Amino acid sequence: MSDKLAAQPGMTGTGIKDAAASKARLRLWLKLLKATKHVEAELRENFRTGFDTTLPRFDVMAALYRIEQGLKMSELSSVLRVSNGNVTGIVDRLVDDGILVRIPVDNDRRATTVRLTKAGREQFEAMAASHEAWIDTLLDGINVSEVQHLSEQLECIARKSTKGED
Amino acid sequence: MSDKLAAQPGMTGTGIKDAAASKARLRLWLKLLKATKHVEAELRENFRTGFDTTLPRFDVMAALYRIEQGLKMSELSSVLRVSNGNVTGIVDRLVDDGILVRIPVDNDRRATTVRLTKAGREQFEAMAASHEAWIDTLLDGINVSEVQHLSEQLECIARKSTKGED
DNA sequence: CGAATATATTTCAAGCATAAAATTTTTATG
DNA sequence: CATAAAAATTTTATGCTTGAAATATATTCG
Repeated sequence: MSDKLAAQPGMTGTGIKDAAASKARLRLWLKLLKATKHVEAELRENFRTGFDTTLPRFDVMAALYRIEQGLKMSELSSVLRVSNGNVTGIVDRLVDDGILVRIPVDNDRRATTVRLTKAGREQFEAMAASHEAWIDTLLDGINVSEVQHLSEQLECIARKSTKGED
Repeated sequence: MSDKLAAQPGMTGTGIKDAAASKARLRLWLKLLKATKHVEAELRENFRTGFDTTLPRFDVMAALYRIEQGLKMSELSSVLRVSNGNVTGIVDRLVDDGILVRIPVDNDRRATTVRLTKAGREQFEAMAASHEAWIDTLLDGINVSEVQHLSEQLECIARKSTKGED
């Protein structure tokens, strides 16, 4: 399987598709996916054994930790980029566990605000510290001086998704 | 928020943790996750509207396409890095749809081999072509000359997961 | 006002994913 | 050979995820 297809004159710089570049991007995507899944699997295991919780629960808590006054359900699903129904289920369980409270919104009986409880804030702080340490270990193969460069490449991929105020 | 915490003499090169590097890795991880989720969401939508199928089904078919003689259930879950029970469910549905067949293994009545049908192979070929084109579009923000470099960084992250033959 | 439309959320059905328990068959060993 | 241990797979319980339908409330405008 030769990789030389791209070398033909008259193809580079035109709108014509480059088969070798396409294969290279495909391989890159598979690696990106593999690296991400690996880290996610480790994090899931760590959250499970260390805190008896899950990554999606942590994500919800992280979003709410920064916004002390809480977020409406729709804002939460928008920030986390998951469906409304998904957030409903995760929030239900977190409320059952005393980590979140639902607060009615004045002048709009359709909406609810969701906020971390004191216990929820404390639990999050402990988990966030561990989370950062886990990431630090899992990504320690990456040269820190490369981080900026790598970040920019990744921004290019995600750029169409949002205005990215992350 | 200053990024200068790492610049203190006596900390670099020691076993002492570097807080700024840790934060940088955390931000990098969040970007990696965002980029991956974005591409995955686009692919899911494309598979759904274009072929009325899903990414996990495609993954199973892709693994089996390369191995014409088929794979045992346990080999499949090992290659795809998902649980045995997960593979059972996906394979069940693919068999129902005539895409896969289960074949008994000689001399071991515990095991089953799973193989693509002719229809399955044909469907996969069509989907794989579209898949590659979708990836090409989704990753076109990445300079192809960067691909090799980026790949190496990603290998560093996933390195502990397996001997990595893809 | 009242009907149509829009918005916020939940419910539902289906599928994906895991970990742990159960089942079936094979292999090892006393 | 019989029983114990190991291996391959399925089943079960639980939770995440989506898209679509349903519900409830708000808003618009004729």
